[in-house]
Amino acid sequence: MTEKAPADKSYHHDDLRQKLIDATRDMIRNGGVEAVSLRKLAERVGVSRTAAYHYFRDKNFLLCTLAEEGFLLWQDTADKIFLDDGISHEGRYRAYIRWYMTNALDNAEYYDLMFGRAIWKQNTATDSLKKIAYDVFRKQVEVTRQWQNHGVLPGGEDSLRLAQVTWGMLHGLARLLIDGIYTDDSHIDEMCDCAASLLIYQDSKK
Amino acid sequence: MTEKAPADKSYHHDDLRQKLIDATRDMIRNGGVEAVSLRKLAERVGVSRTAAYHYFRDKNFLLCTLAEEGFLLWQDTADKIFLDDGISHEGRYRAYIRWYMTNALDNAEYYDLMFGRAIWKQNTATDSLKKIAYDVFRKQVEVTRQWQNHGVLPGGEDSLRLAQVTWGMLHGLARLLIDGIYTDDSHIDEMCDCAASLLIYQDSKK
DNA sequence: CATCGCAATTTGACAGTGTCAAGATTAACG
DNA sequence: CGTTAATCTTGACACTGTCAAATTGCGATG
Repeated sequence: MTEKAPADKSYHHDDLRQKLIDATRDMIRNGGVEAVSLRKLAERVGVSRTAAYHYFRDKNFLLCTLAEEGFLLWQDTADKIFLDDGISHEGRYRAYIRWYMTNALDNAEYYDLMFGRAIWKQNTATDSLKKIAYDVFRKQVEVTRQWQNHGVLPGGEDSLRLAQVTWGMLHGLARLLIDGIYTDDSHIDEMCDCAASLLIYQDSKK
Repeated sequence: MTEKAPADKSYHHDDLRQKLIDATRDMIRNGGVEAVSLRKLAERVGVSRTAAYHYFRDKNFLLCTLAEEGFLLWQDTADKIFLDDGISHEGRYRAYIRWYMTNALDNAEYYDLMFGRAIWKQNTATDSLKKIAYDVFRKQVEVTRQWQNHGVLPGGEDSLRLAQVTWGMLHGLARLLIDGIYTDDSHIDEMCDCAASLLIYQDSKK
């Protein structure tokens, strides 16, 4: 099963699938989803134009694979914040907001891939991608309910609705910055604080 | 200057520029920005592939022209809500939220054009488009300040920041629905209500 | 060991796309 | 009528994704 690494120009490559994924990730990171071209990808890996079609039915399928990867990482990182016992629940929520924004902006092109219309609009998302994306959102609803129980978010609202709307705010801010509509990204902290003030329930009592 | 409508196949057309704009608008409405192809557009108007280049330097330039048109309409409609003396300030804000969402969803592809990365990301927006878009946002900041003064929005926050964040929430919700990430669009009213509850300052006293 | 099968990869082709350069047509003006 | 400038077309180039068919080479089987 496990073969030794063959010479560079051999007909059969070592782990072409992984090489393709790695190269694609790189193309996304600098250049964005729109800069991903199967032909350039092939040339870069040193393989013919259509070689990737043996591992990925589509260009869309390839992108979904990478988005899935992104969601896995997302899940892990978010969980660490959700479960951090060192700080208060309100502190966790504020940390979550800051993490969301900085993470989205630091990995702007990846965020665009994961939450962009390229994948979701025409309902072309892979089943496995749909699954993990839905898992992430379900977790979000669950945590939202906990924050409601701890008085960080208003308890009167339906948790699902509240999760949708609070995520909406973070997503909206992220998108406005990522897409270049808000051009001033030097006041992100203030924006996070302002968002937190609006969302966090306790603030109204101060 | 004003000529009689020539026969269909004449070399010189009546008002090709306007015909191109109209046809493009139609292509955007059903099919979205990504369905706009200069060649299909030309075929549809009954003109050769590159005829449009005499009126629009780029495909990008053509899209910016249409986005500008959208912002003009946006400006008018928004103003009518802002200035409606018939209802309270809080009522106006709630109406604004509902208008924003239904308008965005009813004209999803147009919204995507106006606020999508296609135009804004690589900083390719026309100067005139930049101007009107900025005007719309400036007005938004101004109205936000008024709502703060009337106690609809929290007065402590910086108006610019608050306008950015509140718009962010509406934009985020709109995008999540338009891009097909939120697939259930049968509870938009509830989402609007939930958003209003979070944003409107008065609610915290109830 | 030879051979066959099958997976991995390539080559060729097709229909698209935006856009540049150069040529053809026509309207407007002196 | 002749010139000029605006308008529109034709040809070409470099891209793109993807299908079909041909090729290559490894592994198992006879």
